[in-house]
Amino acid sequence: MTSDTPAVATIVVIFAIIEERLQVLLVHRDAEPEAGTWALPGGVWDGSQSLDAAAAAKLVEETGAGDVYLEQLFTQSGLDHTQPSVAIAYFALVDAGAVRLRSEPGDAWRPAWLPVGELPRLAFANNEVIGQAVERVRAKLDYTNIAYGLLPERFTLRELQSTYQAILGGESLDRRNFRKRMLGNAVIEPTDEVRREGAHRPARLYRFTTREPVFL
Amino acid sequence: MTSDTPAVATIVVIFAIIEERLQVLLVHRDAEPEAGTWALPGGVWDGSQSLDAAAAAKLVEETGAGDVYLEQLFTQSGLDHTQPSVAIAYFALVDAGAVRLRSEPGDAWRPAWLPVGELPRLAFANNEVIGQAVERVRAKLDYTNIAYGLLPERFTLRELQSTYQAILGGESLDRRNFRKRMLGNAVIEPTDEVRREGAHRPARLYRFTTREPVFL
DNA sequence: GCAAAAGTGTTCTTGGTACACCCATGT
DNA sequence: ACATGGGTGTACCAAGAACACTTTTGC
Repeated sequence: MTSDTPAVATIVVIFAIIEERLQVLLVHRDAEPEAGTWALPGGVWDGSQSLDAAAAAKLVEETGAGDVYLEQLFTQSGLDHTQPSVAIAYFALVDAGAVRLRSEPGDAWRPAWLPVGELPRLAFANNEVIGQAVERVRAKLDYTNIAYGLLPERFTLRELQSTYQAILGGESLDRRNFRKRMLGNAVIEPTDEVRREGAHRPARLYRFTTREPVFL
Repeated sequence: MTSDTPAVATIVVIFAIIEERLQVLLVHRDAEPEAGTWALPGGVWDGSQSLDAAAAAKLVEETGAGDVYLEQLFTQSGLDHTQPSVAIAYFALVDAGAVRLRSEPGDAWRPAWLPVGELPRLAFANNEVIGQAVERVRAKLDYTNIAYGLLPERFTLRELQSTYQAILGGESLDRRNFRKRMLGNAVIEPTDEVRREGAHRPARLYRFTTREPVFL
């Protein structure tokens, strides 16, 4: 497997909100190098399709999710010390409810969600990659609608706000200002449905006005 | 030269302010493919150093400039239709006054500055790359000090403002507000020197408080 | 009727924009 | 003295932050 022509790989940081926390999909490595550690899903690029398509394919393979947000992050070199290599990192935002993880029993490369705040030391330079991905998502939350990737078609304002807070790392936002901003920006719109659950007033359901990336 | 293992290249969008316009360094291609067109400087990556170092080396080779701003932009695939390939694009901001272009007489790969507003059709997808680079620089102008890369150690406020206006595409800014913002942000500070030129009050010289990238 | 979350407006603060006059110099 | 660019302050406007009470439901 070792040679002196560069190896090209794509890796994907897949985010979802689970238990009101921002979590990343990682796979446990049973094989060398870096056996016994967690790593981002990825694979060698064979050039048969574009990089974007390869990353999207990887994402579908791991999660089965289609209606997602996917963006290129940056490219690293020198991760594999046995040969020249570059890794093109992407990040994706998926709705946890729509995900079905690969899980053949006894699978050698077990996937699992881990909260970004409590990551162990990962294989290669993956901690660094995830850190940059989180930073990017946080920044874009302010001036785009990318949160649509993390939520189902319909959701309550509480769920939306909880998503925002999870991404921002637990910092809590003012409910009224949050609502005003979201509706004022026309990033979401009310539907005529409500959801009843528990002993309190039903929550109106909202949807994103558009499920494609939009800059505010 | 054709093979089915991926080729990895770095390319660099080198910006400078010349004649109060934002210009890009391009090289004229005399060889196939795309002979007779202009293209961004770049080269095959041999893996002997990091991608960042390779891009920095390319930059020095073309301009001789050292104290510059260099940032990775993004990575493209499929530019070369003869084999799988990826190109990692960078952009750089250099002080035109510190640049010495390569120019052996009769050089086959002539470098030249071209204003970003008046580019012909370039080789590969280079127009796209430059477009993205310009967009990124414009955005970062608002919340970072990256303009330091385009200016010498000391400069007048007029020069700084002219630089900003060139990047923003000719849109003119209010002098008083501009000064207030730059000094208020502590992104620049006055020196005790002035520059006399012409029949008017001498201009105070300023410098960047720090010549490393800083977010505001 | 009470607990629990949903829904709603106003005030204050802050940052950005618009705008006009005096200053120092060379000729 | 006049032409040329350098230097300064204030009033307005819009967006974000702080903040408390009423509504609807299930039990």
